[in-house]
Order: sequence, then structure tokens, then C-alpha cells
Amino acid sequence: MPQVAQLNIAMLEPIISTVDIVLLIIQEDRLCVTLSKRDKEPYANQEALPGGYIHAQDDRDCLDAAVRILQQKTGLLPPYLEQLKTFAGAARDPRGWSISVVYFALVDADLILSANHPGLTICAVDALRRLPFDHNDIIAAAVERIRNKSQYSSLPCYLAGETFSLPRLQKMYEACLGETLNKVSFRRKMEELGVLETVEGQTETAGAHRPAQLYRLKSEFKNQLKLLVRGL
Amino acid sequence: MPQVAQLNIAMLEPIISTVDIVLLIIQEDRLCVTLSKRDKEPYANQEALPGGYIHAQDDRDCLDAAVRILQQKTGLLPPYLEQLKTFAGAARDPRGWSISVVYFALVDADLILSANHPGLTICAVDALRRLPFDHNDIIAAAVERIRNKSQYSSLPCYLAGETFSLPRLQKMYEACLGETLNKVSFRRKMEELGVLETVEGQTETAGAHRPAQLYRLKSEFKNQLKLLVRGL
DNA sequence: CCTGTTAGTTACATAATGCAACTAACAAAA
DNA sequence: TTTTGTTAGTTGCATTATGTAACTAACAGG
Repeated sequence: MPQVAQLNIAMLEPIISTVDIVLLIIQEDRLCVTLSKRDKEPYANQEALPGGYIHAQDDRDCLDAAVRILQQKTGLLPPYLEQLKTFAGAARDPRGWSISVVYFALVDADLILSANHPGLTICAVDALRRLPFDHNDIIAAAVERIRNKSQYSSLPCYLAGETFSLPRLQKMYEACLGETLNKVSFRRKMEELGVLETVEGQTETAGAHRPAQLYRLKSEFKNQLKLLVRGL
Repeated sequence: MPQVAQLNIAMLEPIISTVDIVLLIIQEDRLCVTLSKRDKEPYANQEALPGGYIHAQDDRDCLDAAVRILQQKTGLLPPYLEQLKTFAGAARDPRGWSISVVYFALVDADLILSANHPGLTICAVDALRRLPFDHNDIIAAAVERIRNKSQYSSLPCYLAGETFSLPRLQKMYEACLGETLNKVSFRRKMEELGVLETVEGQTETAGAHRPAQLYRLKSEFKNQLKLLVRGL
């Protein structure tokens, strides 16, 4: 019976099954990652990606586990959550052979700051110190993914909050892509994407100058990326 | 000690850890997947994606496991192998909570046919019957991935073999994308990609007409995708 | 040496993109 | 009240990218 064979393998050398989350935000025009202080060994009290074991009893799948862990470690459910990649192997965890299914999440920075969950720190992705496990590699993969997707999708909209001006959204795109964009081209592309609607009568006054029109995601795109035929 | 806690969880309900592979080829201008007859329960003797348990003792990581399983089930090591996505949960496998880290691989169809490994069948991805586990979903995800990547990368080159003509390569792209392409635009894009070099003096004669120049991947791109700034 | 067929190129029309300069709307200073 | 500085948002045009049709090239076979 193969079931028995599998149980034997599992008992001889169980594979550690976890979920980690790269929660990204934009702060001061820079792409930042949210780190959580570990409460257990290994690497207790060090900052690392929020993560935890898969609970086969409670979690129906990995997304369930990711949502549960995010709630636990950050107190919020980000508007965007997607599977990034799985990191696995014998060398990445001192406890033994491990699998980490990694998700990446985007959220408005203000939501994290106002939730003020204990044990969290924000760090710019291009100024990270050495992190436990292979978390530096994981973050690098997340940054690469967000760069690619920002080129041809509405992804960075999830970093801008409920309502936002086009200049603010452009800053989000620029922080994701790591380069400045042409204002006219950017606005044309947002028009082409067609995921935004104006918040009528609402403007953002941010100094001694013309106020900016506020926009929000159309409800049909709250849970769905839109792709461009040709990138930005 | 958290190590003990994890061992307890693993023994109470061990999570089944496997690797599956979506091996794609082009046959008769159609995108096809390679299926392997299962030799064990569950679903013994049914066709399914080639896959197997992770061997924590032998495999250093999941890529190792994918290569080992591919060698076992198909007898070859494809020129392109990339992690696709992880499928996990309580419902996908009758044995219990399972994780399958899925890779997708591309290879020239002739290599599979000439290897003639036992137990393999080729099936067009748009004419699949109901497969075991969630393998239909997995293949759908692989097709979506190859479609996306073919739009702006050299990915389909790995389907064309060692040397190939541009008309043949265009067929590969068209099969991946599911649409016909403009000849002039396609050749311009291949020029822009810059991953090909002519095989001097070598042409492909395929009937009563002008023979086609043969090309191959430049050696520096044998193991590395090249991306276009703007897609095809 | 004509014919049919596919390979590969050229010239040009059309569409997408980038840039510079413009107007609009505000606060604060004069 | 007017002026000034600053950012929001638009317009027109030059440049670049893309798609199309029509061309030439090179072969096999009759």
C-alpha cells in the first residue's frame, strides 16, 4: 500500500511545511518590506519574513494558511495576495528539509502604520541587512516579480489605498519599477487600462498648488488584475 | 523546543510532499502535454502528469527532485525547466493534505519521440480528458504561463530543437500564443531579441521551394531567457 | 524553362510613444 | 488684490514601433 510507504517516509524524515509572506508597501517613494520579530527558535527575536507552519487540521490550502498567518502577524488582510514561489531544500532551515510556499502581498502603507501591530518593522528592500533562512533571496524574487508585473498591469494600484490621485499612483509605479515615468504616457496607459474611476467632487489638496482629482479602483477590479497588451 | 512541536505535527498528520512536471511540446502546430501512466495507487494505470515524492534523503532541493523524476519518467533532461506554482491543500489528493511543487519543462517533440520511453502519451492541451488529482488545473496554469511568457521572451525557442528555421520558430510561437503572427513583425522581434545566430551554410529544405536559413540559440542564452522591452 | 510554393525583403501607411510647451488651480506672499 | 511659485492636467507634434501588401529569391517538378 503506497499510503503506508508515504507515512514511513514522513516519519523517517518529516519535511517541514511552512508559508512565508512578503508584505510590500511604499514608504517615502521607496519599496519596503514588512518584517516581523520571530518569537521562536530558530533565530528567535530576529527580524524575518512573517511566516508559520501549515496547519493541516485548520487550513484548507496554502492561501488559507497565508491569510491566517498574515492576520496573526500583522493584524490585516491586504487587498492583494498572490503566490510567489516555493523555496525548498535541505540547507535553508537548520531544522532540516523544509518547504516554504511564499506569498507576496501589497497594501497601502498607512494601513500598516495605523494598525500599529506589535513586533513589526518596515525596511526598504534595497537597504536590507542579512536576514535568517534564505529570506534575502525570497525578497529579491518578490521584488523581481513586482517589477515585472508593474510593467504591464494594474498591480501597483493596491499600494495606493482606497482613493488616490494620479500623481500619487505614478509614484507607486515609479517606486515599483525603480525608474521615473513620463507623465503623459503614464496617464494614457492608466486610461487604456480602464480600471480607475473618478471619485466625483473629491480632490486631494497637498500644498500651494492645483488640487488633484481623486480616483479609486472600479469595483470589478478590486480582486482582479488588469493587463496591458503593451507595457508602460 | 519547537523542533519537537513540528515533529509532533508531522506525525499526527504528515503532509505529503511531491513534485509534478508539466512537460510541454509542440506537435502538429499544437501545444501538447506529456502524460505518464501511473504505476501506483491512487489512480494506478491512469494517465497523469509525471510526478513523485520528494526524497529528503537524496534531493537537495525541489529542482533536484524534478530532474530526478523527469529522468525516471521520461528518460530526458529538457533544455528548459522552471518552477510553475505550488498546488496544495486537503482536497486534492485522497491520501490527505498534500503539497505538489509543480515545474514546467519545454523540449523539442522529436527528442521525446526518439527517446521512446515506455508509458508516455502525448495529448493536445485543448483536448484533454479528465485527469487525476487537480492535474487539469495544473496544466491550465502551465498553458497560461507559457502564453504570457511567449509574448515577450525567447521561451518558445526551447521547443524548436538545436537548430531551426525562422518559419519553424514562428510556428512554435504561434502554437504557444494560440494566434497567428505577422511574418515581418515576428522577424523584427527575433532580431531585436538577439538570442539567435545563423548556422552558416546550413539550410532546411522542406519541399519544392526556397530553403530556409537555419538558426540556433547563442550559447550565452542556452540557459537564460531573454526578455523584450515591448512584447511581440 | 515555365509553374507553384515557401523564404525572405522592401516600401509605406498607420498606430503608439515621448517630449516640450502650454493652461489650470491653488496658497502664500507682497 | 495682485503676484509668484508650485503642481495638476492637456495639447500638439516629432519620433518610433508596428502592420500590410507587394515585391524578389530559391528551390522541385513537370
